[in-house]
Amino acid sequence: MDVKKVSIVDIAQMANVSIATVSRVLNKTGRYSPETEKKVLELVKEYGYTPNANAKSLRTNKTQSIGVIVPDITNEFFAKIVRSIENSILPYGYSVFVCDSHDNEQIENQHIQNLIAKNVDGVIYISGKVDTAGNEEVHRIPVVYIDRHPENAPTIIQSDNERGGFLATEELILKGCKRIVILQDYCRLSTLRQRHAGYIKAHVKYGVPIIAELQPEDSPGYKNSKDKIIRLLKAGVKFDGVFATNDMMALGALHALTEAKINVPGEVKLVGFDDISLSAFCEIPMTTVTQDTEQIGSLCVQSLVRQMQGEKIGQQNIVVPVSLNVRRTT
Amino acid sequence: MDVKKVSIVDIAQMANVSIATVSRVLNKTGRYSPETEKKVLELVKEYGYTPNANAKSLRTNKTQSIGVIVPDITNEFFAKIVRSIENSILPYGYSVFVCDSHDNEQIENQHIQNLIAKNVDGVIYISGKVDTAGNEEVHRIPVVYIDRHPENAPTIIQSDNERGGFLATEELILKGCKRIVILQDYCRLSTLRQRHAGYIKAHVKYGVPIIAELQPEDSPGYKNSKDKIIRLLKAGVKFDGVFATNDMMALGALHALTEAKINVPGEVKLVGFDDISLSAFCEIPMTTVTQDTEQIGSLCVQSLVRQMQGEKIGQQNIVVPVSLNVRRTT
DNA sequence: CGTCATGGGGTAAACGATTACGCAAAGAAC
DNA sequence: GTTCTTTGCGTAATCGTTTACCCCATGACG
Repeated sequence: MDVKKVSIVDIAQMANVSIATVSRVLNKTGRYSPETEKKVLELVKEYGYTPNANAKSLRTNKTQSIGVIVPDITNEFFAKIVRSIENSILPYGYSVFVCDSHDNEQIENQHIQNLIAKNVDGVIYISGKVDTAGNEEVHRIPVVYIDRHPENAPTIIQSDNERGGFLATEELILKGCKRIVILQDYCRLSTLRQRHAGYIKAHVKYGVPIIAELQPEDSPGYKNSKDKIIRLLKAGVKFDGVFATNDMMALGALHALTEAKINVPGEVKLVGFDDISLSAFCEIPMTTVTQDTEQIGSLCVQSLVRQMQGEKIGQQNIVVPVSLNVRRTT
Repeated sequence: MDVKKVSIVDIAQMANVSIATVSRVLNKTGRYSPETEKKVLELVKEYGYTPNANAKSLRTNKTQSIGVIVPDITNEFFAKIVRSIENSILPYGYSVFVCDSHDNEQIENQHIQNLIAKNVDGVIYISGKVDTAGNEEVHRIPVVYIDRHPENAPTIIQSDNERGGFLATEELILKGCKRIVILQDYCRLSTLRQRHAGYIKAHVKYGVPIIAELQPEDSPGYKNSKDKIIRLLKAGVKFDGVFATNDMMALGALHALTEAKINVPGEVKLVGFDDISLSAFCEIPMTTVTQDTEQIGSLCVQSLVRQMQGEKIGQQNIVVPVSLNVRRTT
C-alpha cells in the first residue's frame, strides 16, 4: 500500500553478501561466520524484513497453515475446540483457516477443495451430521477427524462417549431413578450410539430393567425434545429420569417439565451432555457430562503436527476422558 | 503425499500449447481460440488441475485470503459475526484466517504480524477491551474495524449503540419504570458510553429524572452484575427497571432478582443487549436489544472487498440498525 | 611439502504461476 | 496492392525464496 517491502536481495546487498548467505542465517542452517550473522540480523531488524511467505511456500511446499472445518462455529462446543486448536498450534507457527460447513456436505466439500488449493499443510475435520464417506481428496494431506469420520480415516479423536453415557445414567440410577428416558437426536451417528451403549451398560450393571417406550428416537434439538417430553407426559408414560445426549435437548426437557409443574430434581432428575454455558446458566443449573474441549483440541494438534513433520503414524483412535459435572438437576 | 500434482506446464504440454496460453484461458483474458479453450479446459478437468496458489500469489501479490481478529471466538456474538463474514466473502473466493486474541493486546499484535507475514489481502479487526491506539502496521493493507477502533481507522462498522440504549430504556419507561438501573462493564469503551447516552436520551425525552445512585460503574460480567443488584437490594435502593448493556449482565441481574423473590417483570423489569441465545433460553426469556450480526458481517465484507479491489474509500463510519426483541422480562 | 577436511560463502537452478512483448497470418480499409 | 488491425499464439522475464553444488582459503596431518 505504501513503500515497497524489502526483500532478501535488499538485505543481501546491504550486508554485502549473497542472498544464499542471508537465507542461511535466517534459517540457521550454518555456513556463515558470527560477524555475518550479526550484520544480517541487524539489517533484518532495522528494515523490519520478513520473508515472503508465498515465495517460501512455493519453494518448500509448506504453507505453515492448516484448515479446521466445523459444522457450526456459532455452537459453543465447536468454538471451544477451535479456540483450543488455535492456542495449541500457535507455538508451532501455524495459522488456521476456519471453515464453517453449516452442517452441509456440499459446503464442506467446497471448503476442502479450497483448503487444498490453498496448500494447507493439514486439516482438522469436524464433520456434519453424517458419518461421512469422507472426501478422499483430503487424505492426500495430514488430517485428523474429530467425532464423525469415514471408515478409512487415518486419525480420529473423540470423547469417551460410552463412558459419558454410562456416567450420566449411573448418576441418575444412584440418585434413585428407575425409569430413564433417553433423548437422542441422530440415532445413526456412531458417537450418539456410543452414548446409548453407555446408558444400556449402566442399566445392566445396576440391574435396572430397560424399558422399550423410553428408548431413543430421532428428536433433534430443543424444540423436538421439549415436544417429546410433553408427549410422554400426556400419554401418561411414567419416568423419573431423563438423559439427554446434548444440553440443548436437556434444556428442552427441563422447560417441558417445569411448564408441567413437575419438580426437578424432586420428581424427575435430568442429565445433559456437553456442558455448554447454557447448562450452567439456566434456571436450574443442570448436571451434565463435560467434554474436555481443551484436551480434544490439543491432542488434535499434537497428532496433526507430528504428521505434518513427516512422521508416519498408522491409523489411530484417540479417546479423550469425560467427566460428570453434578449440578442441581440430580 | 501421493502422485505429483499436475502443474500448468503439464497441461500445456498435453494441450500442445504454451503455458501462457493455458494461463490465459484459465484467467479468461482472451487471445485464444475456442478450440484451444475447449482442449485446455478438458485437460484441466480430466487431471483435476488447480493452479498453485502460492505461485500465483507470489506473482500477483494477492493471496485471496483475509484475517479476522476477534477477542473471543467462544462468545456467541463474535462467532456469529465470523460466520456472517465467512458466508459473505465465500462468493468472492477468499478464505479466512480466524484469530482469537483472548482480549489481549500482545496476542493481538502477534496475530497481526502473522497475518501480514502471510500476506493477507485484508483484515477485519474486532479489538479487545481497549479503544486501542491501533497497530499501525495493519494500516498498510485494507482493514475494517468493528466497534472498537483507533482514531485514524479508515473504516469502522458498529451497531447503533445509542439507539439501542434508547430503545431499551424507552421500553422500560413505556412499561412504567421510573427508576432504572444501568449496568455497564467498561465505562471507558466508546460503544458502551453510547449505550449510556441512549439511556440518558430516553430519560430526557420522557421527562424521567436521572438518578445518580443508579448510574453506571465498572461491573463487568455475570457475577459482578449479580452482586451489584444484590448490593443495591440490600442497601434498600429503590428501582423498578434494569438496563444491562449486555445479556450476560442481564442474566446476572435476573438471577439476583429471582433469588430475592422479586417478581420479574411484575416488580422489576429488565432489558439486555446483544440477543445471545441465553437470553432466549433462560427461565424468563429476556427482552433484549438485537445486534444484527448478519448485517455487520456482510457490510464488513462489502467494504473490505471494495478496498481490496483497489477502490479508494475515505474514512467511513457505517452504522448498523438495532432492534428491540421484546420477550417476557418487560 | 603434498593432501585433505573444514569453514565461509557465492552461483544458479528450481518452485509454478502471470504478463509484457514480439510475431506471423488473416482480414479490413484505403 | 499496400497498410493497418485483430487474432492467436509463443518467449522469456519476473515474483522471492531455498538449496545443490562449486570454489577458495586455511590449517591439520602425514
